[in-house]
Order: sequence, then structure tokens, then C-alpha cells
Amino acid sequence: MTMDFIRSMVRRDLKTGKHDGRVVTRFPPEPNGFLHIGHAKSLCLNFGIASEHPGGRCHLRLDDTNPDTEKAEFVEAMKRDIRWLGFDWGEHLYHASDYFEQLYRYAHLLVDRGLAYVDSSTEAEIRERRGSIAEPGVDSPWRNRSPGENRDLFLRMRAGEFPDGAHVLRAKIDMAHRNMVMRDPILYRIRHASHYRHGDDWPIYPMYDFAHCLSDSIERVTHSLCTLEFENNREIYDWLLEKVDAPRPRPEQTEFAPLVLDHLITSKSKLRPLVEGGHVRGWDDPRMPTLAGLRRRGVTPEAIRKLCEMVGVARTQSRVEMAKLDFAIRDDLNERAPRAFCVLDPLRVVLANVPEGKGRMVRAPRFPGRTPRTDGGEGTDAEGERALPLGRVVYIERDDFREDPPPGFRRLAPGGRVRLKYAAVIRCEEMVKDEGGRVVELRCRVETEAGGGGGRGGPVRAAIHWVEATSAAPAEVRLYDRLFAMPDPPLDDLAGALATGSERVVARALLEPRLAATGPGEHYQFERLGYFFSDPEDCREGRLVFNRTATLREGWSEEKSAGAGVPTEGESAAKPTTASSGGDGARGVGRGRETGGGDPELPTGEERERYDELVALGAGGATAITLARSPALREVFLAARPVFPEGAEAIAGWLANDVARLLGSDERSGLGRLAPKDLAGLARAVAEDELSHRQGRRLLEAILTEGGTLAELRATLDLEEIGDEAVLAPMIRELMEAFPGRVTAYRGGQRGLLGFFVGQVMQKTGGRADPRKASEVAAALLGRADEC
RNA sequence: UGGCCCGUCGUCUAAUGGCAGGACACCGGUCUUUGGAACCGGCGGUGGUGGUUCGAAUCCACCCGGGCCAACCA
Repeated sequence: MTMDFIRSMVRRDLKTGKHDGRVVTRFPPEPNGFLHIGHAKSLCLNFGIASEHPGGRCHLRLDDTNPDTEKAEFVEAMKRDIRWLGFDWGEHLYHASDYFEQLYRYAHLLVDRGLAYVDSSTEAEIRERRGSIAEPGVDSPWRNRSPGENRDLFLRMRAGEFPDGAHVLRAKIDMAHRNMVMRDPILYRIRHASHYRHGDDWPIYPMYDFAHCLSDSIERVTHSLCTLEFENNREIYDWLLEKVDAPRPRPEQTEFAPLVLDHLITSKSKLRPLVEGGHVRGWDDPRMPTLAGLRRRGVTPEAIRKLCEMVGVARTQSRVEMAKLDFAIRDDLNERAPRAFCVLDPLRVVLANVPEGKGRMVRAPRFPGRTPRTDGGEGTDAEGERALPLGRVVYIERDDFREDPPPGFRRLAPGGRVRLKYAAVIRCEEMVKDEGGRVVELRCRVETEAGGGGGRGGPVRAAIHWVEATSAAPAEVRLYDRLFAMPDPPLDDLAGALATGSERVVARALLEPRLAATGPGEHYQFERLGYFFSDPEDCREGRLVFNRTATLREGWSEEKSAGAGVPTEGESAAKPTTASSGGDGARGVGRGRETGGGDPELPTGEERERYDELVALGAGGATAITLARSPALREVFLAARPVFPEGAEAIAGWLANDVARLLGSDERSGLGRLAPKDLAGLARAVAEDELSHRQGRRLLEAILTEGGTLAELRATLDLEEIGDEAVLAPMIRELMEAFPGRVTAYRGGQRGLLGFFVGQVMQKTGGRADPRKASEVAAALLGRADEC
């Protein structure tokens, strides 16, 4: 298993001792609804990471700072769902509302430091003055109240002296900040509402940005993992911890992409109207993407965890196809769901040559295809087989018989044969129809009793499920389909986007008799139909109710085998996608040409001037633009150029490519350490082949990260490179012997493999080989043998 | 008309600057008393342009595309 970027980070932090060797994560849901499959990813991540490190732990923290929407009922449901998924918070159950007192003191600290103020504007005024993404906000007229006045007002807010909305406490940051979150965010609001845990103790409630980071800090969380939409909030997270002098090491927020599944919505607030509007049976409706709904449908915790594992964790925004969930479900259920027969739409079949009352029992495997137990252990039969009664009258699936079979149809048709699975091969001799012409009964003859092959007339193409008429157990079977037909349902009109027929209730299906005693919550695979789960609420002896968890993978369909025309249409249907993406590409090329291809745009006149000047001084076109936009780099260039005027282009290149990279990737490095004359000297040495480009780069890196002059470092740094063919050639020959397959592939035309051999040499020599020479020697050796 | 983030097979996800790999889906085959499962094989990708480098998915620049942000929600 390869590690995701968060796990790598945790491991790195552990190694560097960043958090005193602790790993503490947390799962912080707001108890305003039910947990859904999107939460499962976060659960797997947070609890997973905690369990992967000795002493690691994951807190369950209810983020209950909004009394309007939160309920104890949701807390209980969340705890139940998390346990069901297989996670355990141990002693670490917390509530943000546990910290109300501490949070309130932190707020006072900010007030006293002049970093927070009471704003008496109306909600509309605050919104108005916040500005927009394009325009800066303006200061509130209440922004400069004295700390004393703020303190007094805030005290009185807490005392309940003011009505809702009269005042808010705001952080005093910057109303013109580019990040909207930083435009004096609201810390506290007045809300005279009963909190499900604290009743009417508090007339003021902290806002998310304020409560969240401080709750993490109070719990000494090390890694605060959240989804991508909180990226903008990281700045206020860090700002607040800094301004209240939160103890170090401080928790650090890292964002990852949420789990988004096609045809599903993963938003508690969008799910609630579906429940409250009566569009589904409840939060645990089997069609709901909630953990409770999935559980009721028969999806196992293992399947959900498997899905999360398959999906991984990254920062890329992504949509997962339902097929992946389906796979995870089937993969798990295939192993654990014993097979049974269920006929959803019964068609009566009379076996004419079976005498009345002359039934027999047939044996069928509970797990066909599973390697039979050979250890002879106790219970082998009971585990491995089931018994089915067979009599004169049976029911088969109406769909398994066609009066006019389409091409490719392998099941029963007039005059044709089919196998009653595990029991007998029958031939259809007669149809009985009602006045409406509807087939109501088939008269068949048993040709072969059980056994393999098909007896006379060659092999039978298909085996169908069936139940014996007198012993079959009636059951209600609920067939579920996706709640939304479109992959990306419109969040503003979910009720209108609901698919019709997402729940189909079959009132009287027939089950093989041993299932008559099924209790709630049992998994079965009804052969050829799918995976089913006896409803945990409604199923009991005497009233059997099953939910379809998932269908079987479809291997055949009438459309597919209806002729060659259809697949072709399918292909052409896929073409527009290809064409449109090609269109995008074409558009991009067109634009590029307009702006002069690789010649980057120079938006302002000032930059244009600098660019022209740099080009005149000898900087290359592509690098000049970089320097024109970076005053610091440009300054170094201007200072270094006179030292080595002929190397102007090289100097500019070093600056634009290598210095920019080092500055961007390593915070320890600093441009201040680089003397312009050293840069010029470096460029000259490389230009005159005193140093290889690689050596130059190593020197530059050393200067930027550790400091020192070029001369010093050239003397002290071990820059030696192995360029001797007498050393390199044997090494490469050895590699060629070790990887004969790659040699063949290289000679077969896979020239990219040269990089593999050079890379191996670089590794073997600890990076000290001269790669140019190594490449040369390797090419020669690989090529020479080619001629033999 | 801003700030931040993100672009690798259809989808999800890997690759200290050194073989672009895996999974799902799809297609084909073997096997099969589930048109299932299993097994084998195939298809298919680094958004674009330029630059740096012996070597770029990876570094630099620009362009294109996508996401998030203007609740007294979280």
C-alpha cells in the first residue's frame, strides 16, 4: 500500500519530532443530521491514522456551537454509526460546548489585546461593508471602540442584556484583506436559544472559525484534517492560535478532497428536506447515502471501508463513480452472503411427468464455486449445502421464459429446454394462456434429473432459479435503485430531481422454504438476482421483508446481443465527449497563437519596460519575463551582469530556473545569502566548463540554504564526479547482466530505458557519477551489443 | 474583477528529476448447474506552449480548464 500525502506528512512530523512524537486526530461532526458516506472517508482517515501509530488517538468531538440545528438525537445516531463502521474513540468523547467557558475567556483575551471588538451594526450592514471578492470592505463605525467599552459590551452580551442580532464580537484584522475570511470575522453572536446540552446557560455562541481551532488546541490535537472547502479558513485558524498564544506545538490544519459520489448527495443539510418532506422513509431509508441508510440496505462496514481504501486520499477534486461502491459491496457480500432462491415474479410450471405427491429433496451449495472443505470438519454439510424440495408444481421467474425469445436468449422458450438449477433439465411442451393472451402456466417435462450435461439434445445453455409451489415462503421484497438519475443532482432542487421508481415493492415474492425463519439483518444472495438483506426493522418470522442491497453484475442484456448496430451506436454516442475535449484543446491552441505562442503576455506597461530592458541586457525571452515580475531576482541579475556580461543569459537562466525553485521549495533558503558576484562567478565557471551544470547547482543550493561564498564552498564541498569510463563501463555492464529484460527492451526500441540505466548508476554511486558521461557510456554499450 | 487551491487512462490513485504503474469501468478469452464469482489477456493517460536539464508527470514561466471564498452555518 502506498502512503497518501497526509500519512506521509504524519510520518515526517513524527520523525522530526514536530509534535513531541504524538499523533492526535479528531472527527468533528456537527450534530445536525445523520452521518453519510462522505463522512466515512474522514472517519477512515482520522481513526485510521490514529490506529496506525502507537499511542495515537482520534477524538470524537461534537461541534455543537449552533443551538438552532443541533439535537441529542443526532449525537446518538452519530455514535451508533461510527461504532458500526468499526471505529472507537475510547475515552475521548468531547463537545465543543464543553469549552464554552474557556472559549469565552479566550475571546476576552482578544478584546483586552485590542484584537477584537463589539460591532453593533445590523446583519445587513455587516454584509454590505464586507465588500466582495472583487472589492475591499470598509471598516465598521464601531471598529475603534476602546478595549474598555468592548469589554463592557461583551460582558453584557454574555449576561443576556441584548436581543438577538444587537451586537457581535468581531476579530480586528483587515477589512481589505484579499481573503474574505480575514475581513474581521465574527467570533460570537447573540442567540437566545436553548442548547441541547446547556439549555439557556448561554445567550451568546461562538462561531466555527473561533471555536474550531481553539477546540483543537485545547485537546492538543496534532493534525487537524478537514475537507478542501476549508482551505480559506486555515489562515484564520493560524491567526487565532497565534493571537491567543496557544501552547506549542500547535495543531495544524491540512485539507483533503471530500468523497463525492455520482448519483449521491453528501450534505447533511440537503438530506434533511428529503427526510422532512417525506420523500424517503427516514434518515435510514435504504436509498439514503447515510451510514444508517446504507446499513439498512445491507451494505457492510467492510464494504464502506474498502471503498475508502480504493478511493485514497489526495488534494485533487474528484468524483467517484458508483461502480466503485458497487464493486466494494459485491466484493464483500460475495464472500459472506449464502445463496438462496427467490422468485420475484412467479410463473407456474407443471412438471407433467412428476406424479402428484412424488417430490424429492435436492441439495444445493450455499456458496457455489467456493472450494469445498476437504478437512471433513464438523458442520461441513450444514455450512456448505442447503436442501430444496422439488415437486410436480414449481414457480420460475416469468422473465426466464419468452414466447418469442430475442437473439442470444439462452433460457426457456416454447419447445426449448432449461435447467432448474441443481434439480433437473426440463423441456417446455405447452403454454397455457388466459383470455387476455397472457401466459399463466407452462407444461413441462423433466428430461434429466440433476447431474451434469444436458442428456439427449446436447448441453443446456442456462440454469434458472425456481421454488416448489407448496413449500415456498412468501416475502415482501423491496427493490432499490438510485435516488437520483443524474450523476450530479442539482442541489437547489433535489426534490424535483428525484428519480421515479427508486423503490419498487414486490409484495409477494416466493422464497425457498428454509428462509421462512429469517430474522432481521441477514445477508443473502438470491441467485441470479442480487444481494439482499432482511430488513432490520420490518422483517420477522411470519412477515419476511428483504431489501435489495445490490444487483449482480450484468453480463448480458438484450440490447447488447440484439445485433452489431447497437454497440456501434454506443461508440458513436461516446464520440461527442472525445470531440468536445478535442475542441477544448483546439481552443487552447488558438488562444496560444493569438498571444504569440510561448511568448508570455505582459499586462502592464511597467513590466513591459523592465522586460525590454532585461532583453536588451542579454536575458533570454522566457527568463526575462520571470525577472521582470520578480523585483528581487531582477535586482540580483542587474548586479551580477556587469561581473560577467557575456554570460547575461546564463545568469538570468540560473535565476529564473534554479534560484526560483530553491526559494520556492525550501524555506530555509534565502536570496540574501547569494552575492551577485558569486552568481556571476558560478555562471562563468559553468560556462567555461570548470564546473558541470550539476556541480553548479549543488553549489548554488549550498549558498542559498547554508550560506557562504562561492570560493569557500568550492574548496570545502565534495564536488568530485565520477566521469572515468574505466569505472563507469563495468558498472553498466553489471547492470546489463542484472537486467537482461531491459536490455532487450532497449534494443527493441524502448529508448526511454536509457534513463533507467543512468538512474541506476546515479543510485549506485550515491549521485556522484557524471550523468552525462554515464549516459554516453551506457548508450554506447547498449548500442554496441546491438550490432552483434 | 481579487485571493487561495487543483489539473496523470472514462473514473479514482501512484511514480527522492531516471521503466508512466495499480484499482474500478469497459472489451475479449478460459472456466462455470448464477448471463454471477474466479482466472488470463486487451484497450486507455501526464491540459497546452515555451524554458532549464544528459534526462521533466515532477523544476521555472505563461496560457487554458476546474474548484472554493462575499451566513450572525459548519
